[in-house]
Amino acid sequence: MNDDLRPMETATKVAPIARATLHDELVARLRDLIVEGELDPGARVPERALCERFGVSRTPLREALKVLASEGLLELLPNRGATVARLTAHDLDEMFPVMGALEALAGAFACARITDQEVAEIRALHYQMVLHHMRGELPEYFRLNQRIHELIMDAARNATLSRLYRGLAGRIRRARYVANMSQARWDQAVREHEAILAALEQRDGPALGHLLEEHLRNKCETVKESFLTGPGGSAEGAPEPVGEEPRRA
Amino acid sequence: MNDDLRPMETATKVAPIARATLHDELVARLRDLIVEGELDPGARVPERALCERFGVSRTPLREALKVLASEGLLELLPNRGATVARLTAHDLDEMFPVMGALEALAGAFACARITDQEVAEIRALHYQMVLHHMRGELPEYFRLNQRIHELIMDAARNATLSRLYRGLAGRIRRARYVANMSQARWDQAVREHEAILAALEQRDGPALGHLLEEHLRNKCETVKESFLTGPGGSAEGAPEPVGEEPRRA
DNA sequence: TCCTTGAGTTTTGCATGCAAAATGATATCT
DNA sequence: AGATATCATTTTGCATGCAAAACTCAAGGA
Repeated sequence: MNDDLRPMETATKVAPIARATLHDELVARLRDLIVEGELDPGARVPERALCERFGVSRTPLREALKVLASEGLLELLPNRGATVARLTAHDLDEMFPVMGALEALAGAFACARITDQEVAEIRALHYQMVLHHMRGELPEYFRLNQRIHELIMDAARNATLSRLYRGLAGRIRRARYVANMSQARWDQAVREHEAILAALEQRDGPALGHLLEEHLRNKCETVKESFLTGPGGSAEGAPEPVGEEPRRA
Repeated sequence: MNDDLRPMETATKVAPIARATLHDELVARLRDLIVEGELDPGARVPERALCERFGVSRTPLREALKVLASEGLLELLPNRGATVARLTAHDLDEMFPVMGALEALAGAFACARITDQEVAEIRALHYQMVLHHMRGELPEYFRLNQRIHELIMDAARNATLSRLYRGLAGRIRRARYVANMSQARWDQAVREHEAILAALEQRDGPALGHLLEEHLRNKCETVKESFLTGPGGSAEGAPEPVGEEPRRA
């Protein structure tokens, strides 16, 4: 598990935007660690261990931690280091409407700007996704689902919009990984996606906007359900956080 | 104007959220420098000079620069330091619709959650603002205008929404400072604010949402107009980005 | 028993040092 | 003269060092 950060002279100019600096690379890697769930919510993020893991000194790592904290992925307590930010049900209640508004806007823009080819690609992914739904393959379904939403976002041709959306999506992606939705909700989600695809094919911006907003509202409920029953253990009655707290008294 | 960063033992616990760390304080100060227009867009941000100015070493300052870059206020070029991000007309075209969507959402939420007292406060500020409009006092008008929008945002009771909105608003505030709008546009803006206040008083969320969106769309035009003729010094005749680029070669 | 207390260890925040890259200036060639 | 090449200076990126704060844990007192 020796990561290859050392040879930075191998900044292969081949990749157009090869990350040139250590802290940029660290931001990306740490973000993945957090988003992909390798670091548990609420867990301490010890500088020393991560420095050894990545083979860098504390300076660039700390710079990366500051950035991730400003993105809301980490919490930084003065003199007490960083912890992985925990999402509460309240956080989700706040974030989903915002994501809904952003995605609705993206849908409206996308209808005005998307190419036939892009619609075709989304259609293809959609039917692939439907297939996974029929087979009950949840992880594959999730992956295509996410990709479709990303493509709609991209079709809006608005980098600012994309950045904000991705920021929020990243924060809840971990929660969505554990989302074991019921069959009924899953069926409903697929039906909503049918309607979304139809609106997109007809370039009906307003309709697509509303569909995406509604779709996300339902997804919020889904995530919240599997959120209170799933990860942190059953709902303790308190609007408590996701992960388990390793705080000893 | 010697800044008082040294005595950090004076972390007066009196202030509820007294900034405890140097880099947090630096982020706030630098953000002000940029947003308030003390640092010109496109200008280099030399670490050394700022270190001396604030009386700190490079480590916390660089951490602050990374954070501000991730907020979009600075651009960080590898091995070439930081420059104040410049806004192009294209950037404004991207940002304003997003702000419109966010503010529309805030309006809808605010109508559901705002208290009579808060509405009264906004009403008071509104009439004060109208007074400044009649007197042609643009800076005072701007200040109250901004405050009203902030209060509506606050009334939405959604911290996530507020954070994203403030991030965008901060990036264009500098542009708004130089916005010398025409009398016609100014009059129109005040009329829109009348309608906004009315919708708020009637708790008509959908209407308020649309009004805020339309209001922001017009503001975008205003800013863009005074943007292409004004700030970078129209002297150079380049209708391109804001400032002029000191790139040779 | 439970709470306080205090020394030892670990961790954090910041300053400083050093090598590589970039910048600027001067000399050389066509 | 204009353009290019070479060297000195400045600036950036990262590593290291050190003092202060926090954590650990065991001993003592109510």
